[in-house]
Amino acid sequence: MIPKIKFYQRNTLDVAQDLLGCFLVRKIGKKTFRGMITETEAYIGEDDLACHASKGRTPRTEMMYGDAGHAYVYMIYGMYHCLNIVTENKDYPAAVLIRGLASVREFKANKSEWEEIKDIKLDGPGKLCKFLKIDRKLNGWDITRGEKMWLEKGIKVRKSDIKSDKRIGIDYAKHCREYLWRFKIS
DNA sequence: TATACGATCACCT
DNA sequence: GGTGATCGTATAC
Repeated sequence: MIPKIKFYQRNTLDVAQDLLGCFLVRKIGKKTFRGMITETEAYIGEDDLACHASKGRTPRTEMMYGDAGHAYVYMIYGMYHCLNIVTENKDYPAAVLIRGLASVREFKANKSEWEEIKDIKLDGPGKLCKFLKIDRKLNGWDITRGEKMWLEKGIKVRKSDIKSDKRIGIDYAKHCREYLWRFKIS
Protein backbone atom coordinates (compact mmCIF):
# COMPACT_ATOMS: atom_id res chain seq x y z
CA MET A 1 0.00 0.00 0.00
CA ILE A 2 1.31 3.41 -1.00
CA PRO A 3 0.76 6.05 1.71
CA LYS A 4 -1.21 9.14 0.70
CA ILE A 5 -0.22 12.74 1.38
CA LYS A 6 -1.99 12.65 4.78
CA PHE A 7 0.60 10.15 6.03
CA TYR A 8 3.36 12.70 5.49
CA GLN A 9 1.33 15.75 6.46
CA ARG A 10 1.86 15.16 10.18
CA ASN A 11 4.29 15.81 12.99
CA THR A 12 7.74 15.18 11.48
CA LEU A 13 9.01 13.17 14.46
CA ASP A 14 6.06 10.80 14.08
CA VAL A 15 6.60 10.47 10.33
CA ALA A 16 10.34 9.87 10.81
CA GLN A 17 9.59 6.94 13.12
CA ASP A 18 6.71 5.60 11.03
CA LEU A 19 8.95 5.53 7.96
CA LEU A 20 11.14 2.91 9.64
CA GLY A 21 10.17 -0.47 8.22
CA CYS A 22 8.65 1.10 5.09
CA PHE A 23 9.97 0.18 1.64
CA LEU A 24 11.60 2.70 -0.65
CA VAL A 25 10.96 1.59 -4.22
CA ARG A 26 12.94 2.95 -7.15
CA LYS A 27 12.35 2.14 -10.79
CA ILE A 28 15.30 2.75 -13.09
CA GLY A 29 14.51 1.86 -16.68
CA LYS A 30 13.45 -1.78 -16.68
CA LYS A 31 14.87 -2.47 -13.24
CA THR A 32 13.01 -2.02 -9.99
CA PHE A 33 14.73 -1.95 -6.62
CA ARG A 34 13.36 -1.98 -3.12
CA GLY A 35 14.90 -1.51 0.31
CA MET A 36 13.56 -1.29 3.83
CA ILE A 37 14.17 1.99 5.62
CA THR A 38 16.20 1.42 8.77
CA GLU A 39 17.42 4.88 9.67
CA THR A 40 15.96 8.40 9.42
CA GLU A 41 16.57 11.89 10.72
CA ALA A 42 14.08 14.73 11.22
CA TYR A 43 14.75 18.34 10.23
CA ILE A 44 12.04 20.63 11.46
CA GLY A 45 11.36 24.31 10.87
CA GLU A 46 13.39 27.50 10.70
CA ASP A 47 14.25 27.31 14.42
CA ASP A 48 16.14 24.04 13.91
CA LEU A 49 19.66 25.28 13.22
CA ALA A 50 20.57 21.96 11.59
CA CYS A 51 17.73 22.32 9.08
CA HIS A 52 18.58 23.97 5.76
CA ALA A 53 15.46 26.09 6.20
CA SER A 54 17.02 27.80 9.23
CA LYS A 55 18.41 30.22 6.62
CA GLY A 56 14.88 30.97 5.50
CA ARG A 57 13.13 30.49 2.21
CA THR A 58 15.62 30.30 -0.67
CA PRO A 59 15.53 28.61 -4.08
CA ARG A 60 17.27 25.64 -2.48
CA THR A 61 15.00 25.26 0.54
CA GLU A 62 11.79 26.15 -1.30
CA MET A 63 10.93 22.48 -1.69
CA MET A 64 10.77 21.99 2.08
CA TYR A 65 8.06 24.64 2.23
CA GLY A 66 6.02 22.78 -0.35
CA ASP A 67 3.54 19.91 -0.16
CA ALA A 68 4.21 16.89 2.02
CA GLY A 69 4.98 13.61 0.30
CA HIS A 70 7.38 15.19 -2.17
CA ALA A 71 11.11 14.53 -2.38
CA TYR A 72 13.71 17.09 -1.36
CA VAL A 73 17.00 16.07 -2.95
CA TYR A 74 20.15 18.15 -2.58
CA MET A 75 23.82 17.73 -3.37
CA ILE A 76 26.35 17.72 -0.56
CA TYR A 77 30.14 17.97 -0.49
CA GLY A 78 30.07 18.26 -4.26
CA MET A 79 29.79 14.51 -4.70
CA TYR A 80 26.83 13.00 -2.92
CA HIS A 81 23.09 13.47 -2.92
CA CYS A 82 20.73 13.12 0.02
CA LEU A 83 17.08 12.08 -0.16
CA ASN A 84 14.48 13.66 2.10
CA ILE A 85 10.71 13.35 2.28
CA VAL A 86 8.85 16.61 2.89
CA THR A 87 6.47 16.59 5.84
CA GLU A 88 3.95 18.82 7.66
CA ASN A 89 1.67 21.44 6.16
CA LYS A 90 2.46 23.58 3.17
CA ASP A 91 4.59 26.63 4.04
CA TYR A 92 6.01 24.91 7.14
CA PRO A 93 9.53 23.70 6.24
CA ALA A 94 10.26 20.19 7.48
CA ALA A 95 11.54 16.91 6.08
CA VAL A 96 12.82 13.47 6.96
CA LEU A 97 16.27 12.44 5.74
CA ILE A 98 16.44 8.81 4.61
CA ARG A 99 19.80 7.61 5.97
CA GLY A 100 19.79 3.87 5.53
CA LEU A 101 18.18 0.91 3.80
CA ALA A 102 18.46 -2.81 4.51
CA SER A 103 17.59 -6.02 2.64
CA VAL A 104 17.87 -4.42 -0.79
CA ARG A 105 16.10 -6.46 -3.44
CA GLU A 106 15.52 -6.33 -7.18
CA PHE A 107 12.26 -7.36 -8.75
CA LYS A 108 12.67 -10.28 -11.13
CA ALA A 109 9.85 -9.99 -13.65
CA ASN A 110 10.33 -13.48 -15.08
CA LYS A 111 9.91 -15.06 -11.66
CA SER A 112 7.70 -12.24 -10.46
CA GLU A 113 9.41 -12.12 -7.10
CA TRP A 114 11.85 -9.96 -5.17
CA GLU A 115 15.38 -11.29 -5.07
CA GLU A 116 17.89 -10.22 -2.48
CA ILE A 117 20.96 -8.43 -3.84
CA LYS A 118 24.07 -9.78 -2.14
CA ASP A 119 27.01 -7.71 -1.06
CA ILE A 120 25.24 -4.40 -0.96
CA LYS A 121 24.91 -2.10 2.01
CA LEU A 122 23.06 1.15 1.71
CA ASP A 123 23.96 2.34 5.19
CA GLY A 124 24.35 6.04 4.48
CA PRO A 125 22.39 8.76 2.65
CA GLY A 126 25.11 9.28 0.04
CA LYS A 127 25.58 5.60 -0.77
CA LEU A 128 21.85 5.06 -0.93
CA CYS A 129 21.36 7.81 -3.51
CA LYS A 130 24.35 6.68 -5.56
CA PHE A 131 23.07 3.12 -5.89
CA LEU A 132 19.46 4.12 -6.57
CA LYS A 133 20.51 6.88 -9.00
CA ILE A 134 18.77 9.57 -7.02
CA ASP A 135 19.91 13.06 -7.96
CA ARG A 136 18.48 16.54 -8.22
CA LYS A 137 16.36 15.60 -11.19
CA LEU A 138 14.12 13.96 -8.57
CA ASN A 139 13.97 17.08 -6.41
CA GLY A 140 10.28 17.84 -5.94
CA TRP A 141 9.13 14.42 -7.16
CA ASP A 142 5.74 13.37 -5.81
CA ILE A 143 6.36 10.03 -4.11
CA THR A 144 2.65 9.32 -3.59
CA ARG A 145 2.11 8.75 -7.32
CA GLY A 146 3.80 5.37 -7.52
CA GLU A 147 6.07 6.21 -10.45
CA LYS A 148 9.88 6.20 -10.71
CA MET A 149 10.30 6.46 -6.94
CA TRP A 150 7.77 5.87 -4.21
CA LEU A 151 7.18 4.45 -0.75
CA GLU A 152 5.19 1.45 0.40
CA LYS A 153 4.10 0.32 3.81
CA GLY A 154 6.38 -2.49 4.97
CA ILE A 155 6.82 -4.23 8.28
CA LYS A 156 5.40 -2.87 11.52
CA VAL A 157 8.10 -1.61 13.87
CA ARG A 158 7.39 -1.51 17.58
CA LYS A 159 8.19 1.69 19.47
CA SER A 160 10.44 -0.38 21.75
CA ASP A 161 12.52 -1.38 18.72
CA ILE A 162 13.24 2.22 17.75
CA LYS A 163 16.41 3.81 19.05
CA SER A 164 16.64 7.61 19.05
CA ASP A 165 19.96 9.41 18.88
CA LYS A 166 21.65 12.70 18.15
CA ARG A 167 21.82 13.63 14.48
CA ILE A 168 25.02 13.14 12.50
CA GLY A 169 27.36 15.79 11.11
CA ILE A 170 25.68 18.90 12.46
CA ASP A 171 28.19 20.14 15.04
CA TYR A 172 27.57 23.68 13.82
CA ALA A 173 23.92 23.60 14.94
CA LYS A 174 24.59 24.77 18.53
CA HIS A 175 21.98 23.50 21.01
CA CYS A 176 20.02 21.81 18.21
CA ARG A 177 22.69 19.13 17.85
CA GLU A 178 21.49 17.71 21.16
CA TYR A 179 18.02 16.89 19.81
CA LEU A 180 17.37 13.16 19.61
CA TRP A 181 15.92 13.36 16.12
CA ARG A 182 17.75 10.40 14.58
CA PHE A 183 15.80 7.16 14.54
CA LYS A 184 17.06 3.66 13.92
CA ILE A 185 15.66 0.16 14.04
CA SER A 186 17.67 -1.44 16.81
C1' DT B 1 32.98 38.38 -8.50
C1' DA B 2 35.12 35.86 -4.60
C1' DT B 3 35.15 32.95 -0.75
C1' DA B 4 33.91 29.64 2.86
C1' DC B 5 31.83 25.47 3.96
C1' DG B 6 28.67 21.47 4.21
C1' DA B 7 22.40 16.60 6.70
C1' DT B 8 29.21 12.28 3.26
C1' DC B 9 32.33 8.68 2.32
C1' DA B 10 36.65 6.13 1.70
C1' DC B 11 40.94 5.71 3.19
C1' DC B 12 44.67 6.74 6.30
C1' DT B 13 47.17 6.35 11.02
C1' DG C 1 41.08 9.57 15.71
C1' DG C 2 41.92 12.71 11.04
C1' DT C 3 41.92 14.24 6.05
C1' DG C 4 40.81 15.06 1.13
C1' DA C 5 37.68 14.91 -2.81
C1' DT C 6 34.67 18.40 -5.15
C1' DC C 7 30.73 21.81 -6.27
C1' DG C 8 26.27 24.18 -5.18
C1' DT C 9 24.71 27.56 -2.14
C1' DA C 10 24.80 31.46 0.82
C1' DT C 11 27.06 35.36 2.17
C1' DA C 12 30.20 38.95 1.96
C1' DC C 13 32.49 42.37 -0.74
